[in-house]
Amino acid sequence: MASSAPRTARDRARAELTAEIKATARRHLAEQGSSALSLRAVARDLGMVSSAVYRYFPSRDELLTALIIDAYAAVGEAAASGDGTRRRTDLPGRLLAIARAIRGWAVENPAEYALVYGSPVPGYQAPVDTIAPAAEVTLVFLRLIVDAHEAGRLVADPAPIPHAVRADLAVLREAAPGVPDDAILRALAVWTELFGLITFELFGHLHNVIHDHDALFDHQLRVAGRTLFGTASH
Amino acid sequence: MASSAPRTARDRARAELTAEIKATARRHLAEQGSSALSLRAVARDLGMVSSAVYRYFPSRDELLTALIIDAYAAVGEAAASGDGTRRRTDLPGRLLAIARAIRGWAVENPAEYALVYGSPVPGYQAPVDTIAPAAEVTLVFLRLIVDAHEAGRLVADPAPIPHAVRADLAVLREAAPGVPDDAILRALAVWTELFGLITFELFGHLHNVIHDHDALFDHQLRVAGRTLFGTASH
DNA sequence: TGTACATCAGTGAACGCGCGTTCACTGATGTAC
DNA sequence: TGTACATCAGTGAACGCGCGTTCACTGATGTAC
Repeated sequence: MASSAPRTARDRARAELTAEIKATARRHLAEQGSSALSLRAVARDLGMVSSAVYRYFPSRDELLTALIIDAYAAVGEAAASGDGTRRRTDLPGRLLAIARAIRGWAVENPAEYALVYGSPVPGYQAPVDTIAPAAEVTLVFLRLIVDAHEAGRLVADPAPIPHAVRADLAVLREAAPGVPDDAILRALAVWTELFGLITFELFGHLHNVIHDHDALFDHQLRVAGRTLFGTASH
Repeated sequence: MASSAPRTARDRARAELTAEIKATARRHLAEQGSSALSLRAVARDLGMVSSAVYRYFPSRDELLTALIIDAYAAVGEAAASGDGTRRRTDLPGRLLAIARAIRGWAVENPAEYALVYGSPVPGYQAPVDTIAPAAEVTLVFLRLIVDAHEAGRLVADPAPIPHAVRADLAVLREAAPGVPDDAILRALAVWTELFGLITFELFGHLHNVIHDHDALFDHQLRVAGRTLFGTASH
């Protein structure tokens, strides 16, 4: 993993099989859920003996960890490249593009979305390696907020913020330098709504209530964009 | 379940053991997660032989269904009794009380929250019996919205709503008669944020970011209340 | 370019384990007369 | 109140299954000289 390019035939074969194992595991995830993910079943699907998988992943949990890291990386990349499709100054457009990219990834990879944003896998303790990839997607969003602040486009809310809440914003303040607390909180509300909406959709809580999820999602995020950036001027 | 009161000793014993099995299963849920829930383990914990459990629940899935129904009923009751602690006209207070009750239940019963609001159990198809209990908590919230509308306290938003979104609001319009579409959508946004926040908290996505979840939750819901009902006058 | 040795991928058998569900049974509890 | 029969709870053995992980092994690939 640390080396840049595979050199020998053995290295190439190793990289390929590692990828194939993960791809098969991802497929099983979609069909059975994370706790049913079985090394033996993956091996069987690949036509190899179960013990051979241990040459690639030292345990079932390490395979799960690899899938989690991949999922976080994928959603982070999706968000970043969505962001990149809009002009830097088009703040509502960027918000919508980021949100759509996240949801698009989630809808196409529901099992991986559930793996990282659904119920925690029981008995599985996420190792430190997952922390940085998990933060990526949030950083994309916070960059947008910082840009908006620097462009003077963040709506101000004069309502008082309780001391206990202010005291707890240190981490977010550091990740979004200069952005005032009220805007950080409004951004967090939008972020929460975004994932809440995707979760409701994918986990079936809007079943038989909402049918055109695309339309609803877009609308709700446009409205959310207005609470952040004010009414668009175009 | 259909009969009102247990009459014979046998009936009483049956009701008690049914409750004990569910209680033990709930405990296992908390420790292992839903897909690891095992009839044998539950039976072992109760000092009975595994096949005896089949006198009470015809299969593992039926036991899961019973737990799901209980969980929905519990969160619905919590919300309703939270609502009941405030004067009917105190709309922001009722919103806060309902939200706190839901979150309180979730924090105290994280495994059951995950069971119903987390990743769907793979391979488990929720039977129709779960639909009505699942709706309860939402109905409590919608009653609040209807009351607010009838009291003329809902903030109006003149922004246009796309046709595709309007067309999809039939179910919600029926559950909240008279409430205009823009308010329904704002209510849905608040509802989404509420569950998104609880999910973020319980599933660890605010780990090392937010510490005083009580304070943040209260504040965010007060702000959300203002978007629904306008600024409180007291 | 050729040889000797080290590294590595994959095999196949085995370990000990737990699971859901079925079935014929025993004995206790409830019901009808 | 007493008896005969039906209902039900719980037992214990068995079915067939899949799991994660270990280990000694074979044979292919890579490396150093």
